Amino acid sequence: VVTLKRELNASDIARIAGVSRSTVSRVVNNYDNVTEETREKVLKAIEKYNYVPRASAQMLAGKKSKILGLFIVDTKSENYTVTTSSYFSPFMSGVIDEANKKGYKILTMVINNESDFISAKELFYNRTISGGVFIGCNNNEKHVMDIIRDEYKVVVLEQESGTNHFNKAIIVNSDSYGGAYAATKYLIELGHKRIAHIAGDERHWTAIGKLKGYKKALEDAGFPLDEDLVVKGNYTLESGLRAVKELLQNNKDLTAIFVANDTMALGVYEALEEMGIKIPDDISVIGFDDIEVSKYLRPALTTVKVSLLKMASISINNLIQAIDEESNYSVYYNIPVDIIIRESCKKL
Amino acid sequence: VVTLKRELNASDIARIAGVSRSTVSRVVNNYDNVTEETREKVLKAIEKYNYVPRASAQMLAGKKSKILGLFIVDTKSENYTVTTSSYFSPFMSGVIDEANKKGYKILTMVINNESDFISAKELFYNRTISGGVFIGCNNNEKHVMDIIRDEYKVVVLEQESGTNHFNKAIIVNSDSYGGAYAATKYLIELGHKRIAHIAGDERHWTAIGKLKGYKKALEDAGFPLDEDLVVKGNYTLESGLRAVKELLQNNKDLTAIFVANDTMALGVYEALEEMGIKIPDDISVIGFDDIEVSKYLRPALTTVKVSLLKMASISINNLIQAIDEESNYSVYYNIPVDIIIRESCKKL
DNA sequence: TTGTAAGCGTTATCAT
DNA sequence: ATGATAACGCTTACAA
Repeated sequence: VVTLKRELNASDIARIAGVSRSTVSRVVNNYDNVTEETREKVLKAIEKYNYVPRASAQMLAGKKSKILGLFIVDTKSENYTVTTSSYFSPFMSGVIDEANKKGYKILTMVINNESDFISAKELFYNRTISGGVFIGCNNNEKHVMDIIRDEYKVVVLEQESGTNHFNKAIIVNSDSYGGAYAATKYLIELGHKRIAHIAGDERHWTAIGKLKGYKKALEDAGFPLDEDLVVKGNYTLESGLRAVKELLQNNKDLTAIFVANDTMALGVYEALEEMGIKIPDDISVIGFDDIEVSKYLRPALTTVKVSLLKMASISINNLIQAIDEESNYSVYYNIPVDIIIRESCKKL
Repeated sequence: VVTLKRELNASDIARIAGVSRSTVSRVVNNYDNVTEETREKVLKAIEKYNYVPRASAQMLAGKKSKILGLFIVDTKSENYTVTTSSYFSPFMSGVIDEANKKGYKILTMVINNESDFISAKELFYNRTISGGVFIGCNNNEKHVMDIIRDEYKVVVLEQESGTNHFNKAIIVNSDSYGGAYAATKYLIELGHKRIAHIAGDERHWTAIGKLKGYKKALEDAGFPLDEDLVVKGNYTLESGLRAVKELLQNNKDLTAIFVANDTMALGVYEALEEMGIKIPDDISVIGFDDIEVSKYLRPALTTVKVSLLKMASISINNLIQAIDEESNYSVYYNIPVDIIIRESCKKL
């Protein structure tokens, strides 16, 4: 096993190939004003000495970074967010695949607190990344607005559109309102009358949309709105567990629960099992997201599927386009969702 | 909303603060040969104009990249690997958290084929990253060996140690052999005599260790080795499904299966349910990894837990140390595993 | 088609 | 303690 010292630069290659540095650069960058003959010579030298131009030198000389940031913000837990919430995992996967396809690399950061936000900003300011995607942040998050204000390229997921705070950003939302409306309507059509809702934190735009959709479906069905039937969680399993207990204390008669995400539904399953309440015989449960475990639960969880993979590819493609075109217009997507009917809801 | 143009560089800050570029650099890098007074002046200017040094310029001038690569190799599927295998997700999460804690960022790539390996190498060669972690690759993967030979800093998971191919690398393994031995012994102690094994692809070092551990436990118990009881999968759900069907065709009398990973166990569950065979009443099943869904399965899957989080932190800490010290010695870890007893194995 | 030279924004080595 | 100045390795006018 021979140890190769890899310290050659463009000048070395130039000397070896008997051309100038600029010609090497032209070959490396595939310019067409180079004779086939010259190109061959240079290519051979590059090949032979395994020459790869340094990214930092290329960037300093004017090329854009081929790295994109993926920022997963979760200010609830201090650690291991990606594990904690299997919601993020498919999105990350989609982002990585889509970016790699296009020759970009993904740098991932988990943001738990203020100082993480500062580090994230620095990646834009010091030009490590050419753009970034934020998922999981509060509506109108200040730090993200700062970055957009400074004209960096960013896509934000699940944000209110139409406010001029985000007038230079790419917004990609799932149809929380529509999904919630459909889920609630589905329960109503199954004959349920006392339908509860375990909501998310209202700082999240999705939580607001889901609550609205739930209320509208009730209203359209002519049901009175009972505020006792709505209790707030924060998208964690534990909060779902607590919420359902609180709910059942005040509402002995509820027959169905629309839970704002599957992770909280996991907590609902746990609490109900503990209390000896059967799903769906005693209480029907419908979730949101369709995370991986949902189909393995017994009874399998009926839920509203969010196409994280599609959202990922839309995010990345728009981001790359904005970077390539050096454009800064605003775009807004609202991705439809689907009800996945499994076993956790019963007809009354 | 005012648009800030952020084009200032160190010279600008120097002029504003009334000092030289070098002094700005000294302040930025926290050198101590600067008067408090001067430092203050510079800091104020930096603060006011929101100056952040460009990473590419710093690197070109000699600083090391604060980016580490995480390479998830999966040559089986062409897409969305991270989603496909929930095995990788907690590891990735641990890697990101641990690196972020230490001021490093993680750039993730999924490697599906040869050309992806080339891109991965380039990240080392062009100095985008200061080191990298490989997970999921075959034993003695050529491309990884190339990188190690060229003296870049790398940690490889689940690799054979002691071969001089990897004499300059950090190897982090889980105790596949010990875990397989313990799992098989557990089944034996439960009274099982006809114990099958659904193995992984033998190009993976873990698969080899698990097969050995299984055989040794059988041997120590004085059981004859029946090659019919061993069938190969490739760690995917589908392969587990196929394997168990093949197994049951040739062995009507088997009472327990040791499956080399939980993902294949998912396939086993599916196939057995389809065939009307009850777990654990008819057949006991034990898996490996303890992926997230395992505890939600009904019956909950008894399995061997691999501490991916611990392996992640060991990997990153050793990698960063090697980078900081510019050292290139080899290290080898063998992380213990634990049996998690749930509901899928029955005493005979 | 090719070469020369300026510039990108830092850090590091000298002087002072 | 601070300031000039020379790298670092590339791209890109501009010249030839």
